[in-house]
Amino acid sequence: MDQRPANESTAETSGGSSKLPRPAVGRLSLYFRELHRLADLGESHINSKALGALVDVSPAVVRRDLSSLGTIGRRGVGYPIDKLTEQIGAVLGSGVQWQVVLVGVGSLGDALLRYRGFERLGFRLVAAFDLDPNKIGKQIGGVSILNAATMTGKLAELSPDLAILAVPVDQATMVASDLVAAGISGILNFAPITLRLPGKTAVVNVDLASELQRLAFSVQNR
Amino acid sequence: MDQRPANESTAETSGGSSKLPRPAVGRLSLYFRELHRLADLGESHINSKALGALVDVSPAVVRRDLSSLGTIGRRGVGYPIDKLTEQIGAVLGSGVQWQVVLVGVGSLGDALLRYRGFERLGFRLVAAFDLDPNKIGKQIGGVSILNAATMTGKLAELSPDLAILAVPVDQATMVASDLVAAGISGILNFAPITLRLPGKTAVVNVDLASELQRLAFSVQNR
DNA sequence: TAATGTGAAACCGTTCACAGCT
DNA sequence: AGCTGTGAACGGTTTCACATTA
Repeated sequence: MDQRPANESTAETSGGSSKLPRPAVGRLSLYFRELHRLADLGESHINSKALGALVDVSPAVVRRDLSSLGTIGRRGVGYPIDKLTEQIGAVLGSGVQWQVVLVGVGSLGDALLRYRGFERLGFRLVAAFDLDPNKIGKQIGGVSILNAATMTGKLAELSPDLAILAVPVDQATMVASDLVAAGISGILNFAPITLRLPGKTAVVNVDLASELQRLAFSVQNR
Repeated sequence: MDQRPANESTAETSGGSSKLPRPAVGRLSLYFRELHRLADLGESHINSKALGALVDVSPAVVRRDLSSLGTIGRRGVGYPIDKLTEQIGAVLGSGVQWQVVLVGVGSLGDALLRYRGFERLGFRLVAAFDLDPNKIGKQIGGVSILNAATMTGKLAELSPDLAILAVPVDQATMVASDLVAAGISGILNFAPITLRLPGKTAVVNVDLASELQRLAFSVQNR
């Protein structure tokens, strides 16, 4: 039985190497984002209080997160932005080029293909798949749309690391199985269904309706 | 300073009425989803073990979540699906009609307007706003796109509860402030930036790049 | 008999507070 | 003087295990 918070699961309980609290991973991602902004502004250092303020997190949490990275800030000064960015990037897996495919070029898939913001983090969309003949052969955001019927073969050629799943619910499980069979390591799932997959595939779920529901809940219980 | 997990914050620490562990809210949303599916399949009851399996959560967690709802399952039998669905719906705020506006009709905004799956949960998209003259006046997914320049006035007419923010990063803070000024209670924010807002507005962030980064992390530390 | 509901223990993650660097 | 790094206290969730009830 799996005890991880819903919306963030790995099919195999990790023998992982990290001493990192899981919520910290999400925060690192946010620090990373802000650090880039700060670098663009020409800043060279930042302290836990200021960084925390940018991300709406307490300074203590920032320090804990960064120190558990083995990162070295300088007492009395703060953290050097360049080093810190590099460290966090390494932990999060930027620096590696991740090969990513997208399956399902509906309106959401379309939006994801156009979304600039993956590349900067080391994600390279190498192909998209759909069944619609009107879409096959076209390009969106520089990515070619291939015939989903030929997906297995193409995946064997490309051997991508990750997949973004943006197909209708009723096809999601099926397509996900194909992806796993083709050796995908991780799936970003936008279909509102819990994928139950064999083996070791990591899954992160993004359920747009659920997010809106969480928002409504927090408003209702304000 | 704000201590909530990133990506899920309320601008004012709630004097909320709920005895519900926060992580439970997300799970309730998932149970809700599965319960609808089960109802469609004609099932009448389900037990904690089976429901947990559908959502990848332990039976003990399911029971805790449901009992903290005050819900009554029957020992030896399980939970009646209809009653349970109703209860969870009430807690999550389905049953109320939430009036929602969307700001920013780029490709993501477009996809969100076409997304069927909000209505069923009680969310009604009542208007969209954009600055692009080519879009203004058109309809997408049955929702009219209005001139963003007139937003404040329109919001005063419509007085929506929630807003979906799908504008470019550099406009996000600005637009969010306008929304808050217009009395919006909650914002679902797709812009990759931490909104720092005055007052009591609830914010839920969805950062697509971050999600992909979390996926990469869990793959890398498999 | 089967499955809920729930004390009590175990387990994280966060917060506090301060010693230790620079 | 200022800010990091971290032991120790704290608080909230999850897990365990079982008494309870249909």
